[in-house]
Amino acid sequence: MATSTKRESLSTRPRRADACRNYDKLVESARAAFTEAGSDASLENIARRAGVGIGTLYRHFPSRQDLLEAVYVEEVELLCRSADDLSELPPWDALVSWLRKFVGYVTTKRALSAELMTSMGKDSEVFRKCHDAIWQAGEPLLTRASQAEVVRPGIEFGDVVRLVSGVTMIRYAEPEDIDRILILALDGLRYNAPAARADQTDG
Amino acid sequence: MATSTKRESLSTRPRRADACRNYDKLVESARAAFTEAGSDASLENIARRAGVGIGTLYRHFPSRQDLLEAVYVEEVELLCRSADDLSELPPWDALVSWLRKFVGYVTTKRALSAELMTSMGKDSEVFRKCHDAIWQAGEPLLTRASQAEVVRPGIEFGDVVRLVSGVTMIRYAEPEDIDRILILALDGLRYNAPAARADQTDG
DNA sequence: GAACTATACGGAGGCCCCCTCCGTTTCGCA
DNA sequence: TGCGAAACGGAGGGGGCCTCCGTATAGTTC
Repeated sequence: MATSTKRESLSTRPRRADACRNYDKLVESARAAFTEAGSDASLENIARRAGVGIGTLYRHFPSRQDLLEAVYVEEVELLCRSADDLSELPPWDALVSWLRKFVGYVTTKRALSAELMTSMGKDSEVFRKCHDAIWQAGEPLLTRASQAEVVRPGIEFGDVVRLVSGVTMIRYAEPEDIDRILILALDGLRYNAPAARADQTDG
Repeated sequence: MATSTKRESLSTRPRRADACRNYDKLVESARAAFTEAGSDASLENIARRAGVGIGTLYRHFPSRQDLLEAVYVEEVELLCRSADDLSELPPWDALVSWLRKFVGYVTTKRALSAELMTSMGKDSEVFRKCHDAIWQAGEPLLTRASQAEVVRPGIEFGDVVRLVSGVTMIRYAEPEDIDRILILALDGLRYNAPAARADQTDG
């Protein structure tokens, strides 16, 4: 897909030209493999697809974790950047719209993120980085909705993120089901909200 | 824990006495192993703990799936039976109370259920059986709440189950966080409900 | 209670995957 | 062009999954 050119944030980037090339080939193969086969994809297979030895894979990504993370982090960055385009929407719509994107991003990579979450500690640097990025992108949207009083007072952004994360993990549901359930859950935010007597855009 | 005596529902029960004993020992060991080590627990280890050979394990449970299912089904049955004790509570409280139990049951076995869900198809017999049992137990609770008008019209029980299932999958949250998030999500059910102007038991 | 057969047991072994280690190759600088 | 550091690659140890088949035993029949 994207010819991942820049890679600043984390994951010690190799210095030498051949190492850089292999690094990129590995991330690319891993993205493809995880998308196709879920997180079952074997590392040896990924290395083969990338045309490098298994030893090379392990030098760049000392554990399976590291490779999963490298693939995942890019997705999170994209998602977070997408929050910038929403300032023109009304507060509630902007919030819901971004959370919908959130669900969309994560559900397509569910297998990947599930494995990542399983083995990644909440103290890991990557987790913290993604966490922070998501807060920076999403928390202002909630604050705005809160100040517009379309959301009940006292709602924590952390709870919203976790609730929506939960929605992304739902199994055996079509996209339209997921969306309906998401809206149902988010209606909890505006139950008893000051401005909730007037109808908002009720999906 | 329980000395699982009866085992009617599914999972071809062995006929000979020694086979029955081994079957029970295996389920027992598996329950312990999955609880301790998550779904990482190796089958060979489980067989060792049960004091039987790996071949015996595989005869009773031809795949890892089957063993996971055997352990899991009992939990679901317990959960479903617990819905019977709630008829004295007000409709909303009864519904919430059971869904809380739901979350409690599943979160303690999250690793187990996550793996189960990952590999179990939604067409599998076990899935259908659990699904049906949960509907039979929970759907009347929603109907009752719906008729009492403490829940907005048009809410499907399937959506509620899936939403709550999503909540059980939330990571890195303390039990009290999970409970708060569950209530937040469930408030979505009574957003715009006819009787919602009057305060219900708000968490 | 002895003989017999269907049933169940157990673990060796093949396969694949994870990860490490180290001899070989390549880069890039002077 | 020569050289040292950096990177490569794959053999191999370890372990888990699952199968296969020779051995042991439960339960039935006389």
